[in-house]
Amino acid sequence: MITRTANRTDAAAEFKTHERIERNGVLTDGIGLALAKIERRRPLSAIARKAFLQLPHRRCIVSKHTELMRAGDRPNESIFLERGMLGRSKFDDAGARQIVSLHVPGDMVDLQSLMFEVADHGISAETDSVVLYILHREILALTDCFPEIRRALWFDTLVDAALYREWTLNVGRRNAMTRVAHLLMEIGYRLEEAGMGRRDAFSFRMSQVGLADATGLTPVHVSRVLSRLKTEGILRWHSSGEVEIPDWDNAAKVVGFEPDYLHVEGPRG
Amino acid sequence: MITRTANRTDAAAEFKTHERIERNGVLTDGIGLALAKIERRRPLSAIARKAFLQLPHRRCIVSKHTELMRAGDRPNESIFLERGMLGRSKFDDAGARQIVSLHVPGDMVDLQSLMFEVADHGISAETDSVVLYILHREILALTDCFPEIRRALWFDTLVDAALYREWTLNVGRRNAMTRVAHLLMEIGYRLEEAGMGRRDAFSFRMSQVGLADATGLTPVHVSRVLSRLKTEGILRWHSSGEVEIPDWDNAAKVVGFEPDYLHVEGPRG
DNA sequence: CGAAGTTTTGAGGACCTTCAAAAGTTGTGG
DNA sequence: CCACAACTTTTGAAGGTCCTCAAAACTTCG
Repeated sequence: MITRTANRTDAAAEFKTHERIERNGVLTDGIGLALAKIERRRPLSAIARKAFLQLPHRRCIVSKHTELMRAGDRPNESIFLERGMLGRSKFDDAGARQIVSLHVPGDMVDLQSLMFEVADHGISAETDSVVLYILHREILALTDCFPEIRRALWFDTLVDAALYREWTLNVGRRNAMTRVAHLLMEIGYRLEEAGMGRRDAFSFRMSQVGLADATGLTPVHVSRVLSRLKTEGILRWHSSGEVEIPDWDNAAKVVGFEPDYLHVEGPRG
Repeated sequence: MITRTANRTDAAAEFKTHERIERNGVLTDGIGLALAKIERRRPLSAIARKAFLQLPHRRCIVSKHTELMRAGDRPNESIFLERGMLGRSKFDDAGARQIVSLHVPGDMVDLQSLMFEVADHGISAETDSVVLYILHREILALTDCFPEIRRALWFDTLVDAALYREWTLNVGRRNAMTRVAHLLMEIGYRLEEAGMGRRDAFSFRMSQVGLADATGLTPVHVSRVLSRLKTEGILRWHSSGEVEIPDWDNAAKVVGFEPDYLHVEGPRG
């Protein structure tokens, strides 16, 4: 269980501030991934898409365990995740950490505090990551100009809320085995949605300590649970960081994983 | 632990469809309470306020345990709570219920699924309650016309999300004693904010079974925990439903209750 | 190479659950 | 208004899941 540390955000290295990353004609930088996520739900108009892609931003490489935001901060920027994995976490009195959500590339991580003066939680890199910083005022300006973008971002924060609900169920009612497996299946599913691998074979480089913080367990117990999940053939997490779920449908049934709460179908109306 | 039942929503009695309730010149119906909540954060312009108060709605009296919405439903209305207490809940595979949030009068309970085609969770009355139903399209029309209302509602859903985060921490990292006490302190705090009592002396008529579902515990253990909280002088829950917290500051320290996550200060910018 | 972090394993124990039953409370129909 | 059913709360006993403490093996990094 990790306790609060004194790491400083400015340990983050900054580079290639405004460069776009393209592959086969598809933008695979953080903005492009976020746009793709939005447009999987509902395509934007050409003009809104263009405005979104022109969001000014700075890119940072951050190493694992870097704290990008801490409870009590007054951020004026949101974070878009381009590579790696971020965790959103809160601490109890005794300093025990609970990760309340994990984020995959393409996630617009801190729309949550777009309107909050003071952050009520922290955000830290669970693996080495690449993040984009975008000023709140730039995002709010976009939402003022483009109703479709406004709806898309509001929708996105509502999906985040749906994930929080599922996580509360996860830590509140599921036992350690299904809890850990459910979380890994969610991540696999979301990574596949984001085009970062297959849901039944993906890269997960977070430590078991992090996984323990995400599931409300201790690292010791997570280790035991993972070995049981392997012997029972539900999933394997190789030391390389690759997760394999040999029989997805069976695992989903055993674990009770139903992805409806991820709302991949997009907004209505 | 309650399992899914076949209760029907239409058991709800409907009455006094469009009547306003006023006391000492203050609107104390569901719309008025919701408006007050919004304006505690930031006042609206006179015209926006008037439009908000004219939201068409129908009022229903619902008895405790009535299911107002179930996972899988396709609601076209949101619920505003006028009296009583509602719970938002999800079920795991085995039918165990986890309440992921509780709602007090003045809460706009189902903005969460304003944009979702299919509900991923249920809403049920934890006590006898009075609720207002408002068509999604009426709310969305308001947000289209009034940027300030749009911001207020988006902000409100972000605060809901902040509550979810705290609840995940609560069930994930706190022990049974602090978990139960923390939840009751949150409710007291929110009831006082809503003008429905004092945070250290308020009415809480939910059953211990419901409290167990909200804390991820069993009713048996909740009963034991409540008796320990009483003997330790942290709080009393009388059989009448009245909760007393004799020394709020001490309780807050013991439990680790810090209300910053409730974001009573309102949106910035 | 040493330091720090991560994973694994073992032993013991605490917290919370399960099962069971009784007492108390609320609600309903005759 | 009473009788009875359903629900709620309390209490006890036993047990299991998960935690704590501890140490060793392993990995990563400066």
